[in-house]
Amino acid sequence: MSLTEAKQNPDTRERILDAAEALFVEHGFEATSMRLITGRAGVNLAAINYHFGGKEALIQDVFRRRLTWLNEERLRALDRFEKEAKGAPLKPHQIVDAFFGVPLRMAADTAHGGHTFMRLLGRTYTEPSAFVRQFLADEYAAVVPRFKQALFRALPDVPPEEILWRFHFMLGAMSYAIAGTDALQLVAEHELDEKDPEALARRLMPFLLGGLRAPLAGQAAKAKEKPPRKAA
Amino acid sequence: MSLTEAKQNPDTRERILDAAEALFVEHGFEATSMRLITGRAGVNLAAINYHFGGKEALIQDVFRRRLTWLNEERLRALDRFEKEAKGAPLKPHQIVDAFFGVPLRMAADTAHGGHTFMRLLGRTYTEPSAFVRQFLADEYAAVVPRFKQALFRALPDVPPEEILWRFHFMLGAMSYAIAGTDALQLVAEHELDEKDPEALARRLMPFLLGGLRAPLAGQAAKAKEKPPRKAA
DNA sequence: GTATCATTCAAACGGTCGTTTGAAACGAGC
DNA sequence: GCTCGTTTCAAACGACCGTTTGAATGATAC
Repeated sequence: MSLTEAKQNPDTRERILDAAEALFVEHGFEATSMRLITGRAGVNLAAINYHFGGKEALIQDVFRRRLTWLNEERLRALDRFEKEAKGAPLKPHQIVDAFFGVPLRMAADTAHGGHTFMRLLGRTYTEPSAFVRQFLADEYAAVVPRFKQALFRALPDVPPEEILWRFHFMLGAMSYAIAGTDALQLVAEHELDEKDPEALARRLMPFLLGGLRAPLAGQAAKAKEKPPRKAA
Repeated sequence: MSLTEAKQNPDTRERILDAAEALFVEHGFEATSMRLITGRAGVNLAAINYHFGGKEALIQDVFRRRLTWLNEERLRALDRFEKEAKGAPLKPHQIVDAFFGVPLRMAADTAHGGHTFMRLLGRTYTEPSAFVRQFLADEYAAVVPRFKQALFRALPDVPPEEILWRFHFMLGAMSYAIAGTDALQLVAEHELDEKDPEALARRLMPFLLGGLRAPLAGQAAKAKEKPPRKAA
C-alpha cells in the first residue's frame, strides 16, 4: 500500500465498520466497547486504533460511509425535480419525497445495511455527545439550506419560521418511524410487522404531507370549507 | 425514620434526582457517572447506592418521579372528554390533546423541572438499554390501550393498523419537538427561540392533527374535492 | 535470501467506572 | 448521658474502559 490513505486492508476495515454499526444500534455508542466490536468483527483489539485512530474517529467513519452518499442522493433527487419544474416552485410532496423518501428507500435496502444504518441515524439525532452533534451539523450543512429554500418557495403563504418547525417535526416523525421499533412496541403489541420498509414509506409520506400542509394554528379551526387553493 | 421505606432524608434524595435528571439530558445515561451526579448534587458518592440501591434504580426513580403523574394526568384528561361526550366517540383533536397536550403543558412548567424532564423523556424513547425500554413499557401499559381504543372509535373509517402507525409517527414528532433542540439547530441556525413551550404546543398540535387525518396512501391523491366529512 | 513495508497480535498501561466497606457523625427517645 | 437506628463520609475494591507498545507475521520488490 503505497497510497498515503485509504485502500488499507479492505476486509478488516469493513468488518469493523459493520460490527460497529450493528452494535451501536443495539447498545448505543457509550455502551459499546471496542472489545465488543473487535470481538464480533473477529479482529484484534488494536485494529480499531490502527485503522481509524480511535473510537471517536470510528464512529464518524461509520456515519460517513453511508451518510455522505445519502445526502448527495437527496440533492440529486432535488436537482431532478427542479430541472423538471423549469424554474417553477416545486410541489411540497416532491420536496418531502426528495428529503424523506431517499432515506426510506435506503432503509428498504436491507442487504447493504441500509436498515441498520437508518436505525442508527434516527437514534443519533437525539445523541447528546457533542462531537457527534457537530459532525452531523457539518454533514447536513450542504443539504438543509437547499431544502429550506425549496420549501419556502413551495409554500409562500406559510411563514418561514413555521416551515422550519414543521420540517423539524417531519424529521422527528421519520426518525422514530425508522429507529423506533422499540418505541413502536409501546403502542402495538407485536401486531405490526415493521420489517417491510416499503410499506413504511407508503404510510409515512401521507402523514408527513398532512402535517406539513395542516392549517395554521392562528387560522379559524372551523374553516372546514377550503380556501381556493393550498391547504396551508 | 421508623418507616420501612420512603421519607428518608428528603433533601439528599431530591438533590440527587435533580442533578441526575439534568445530567442525563446533557450527557445520556452511560456517559453520566455517579461521581458526576453526586458532585453536582453536593452529596457523598455512596449516597446513590444508599438511597436508591444502584445506578439503574436511580434512573428508574428519575422517571417514576414525573412519569407516573404524567400518565395519570393523561388518563384524567381522557376521562374528562369522555364524560363530556356521554358515550359518543371523541373527536380526534380531543384525543390528541389529552395525550400530547399534557406533556407539552408539562414542558411549559419550567419551574418544576418539566422542561428538563420532557427533554429526557424524548431522548429515552430511542434509548437502547433494555431495562429502560422494559420500564417504559410497564409505565405505558395502562395508558396506551385506552388511547388506542379512543382513536379506533374516533376514526372508524381508518384501518386500526394505520391508526397505530400514525400514533407512532405523532409520538416521534412530539419527542423530537421537545428533545431535539439540538436536532433543530440542524435546520435553523439559532433563528428559532425554542424556549417557549407554549408556542411549541401551538405549532405542534396542528401538525399532529394534520398528519393523523391525512388521506390514506391508497386513496386517489388527486381527490382534491372533499368527501362529505372527515379528511381521513 | 534479504530488506521494506503494512498489518496483526498479546500484553500491558493509566484511568474511570459502579459498588462496597467500616467507621464517624447525627438525632430522637428514654 | 447513653443508646440505637439513620445518614454521611473517605477509602478502597475489582472490573472494564480506550489506548499504546513492541515484537511477530505477511506480502512485495529487488
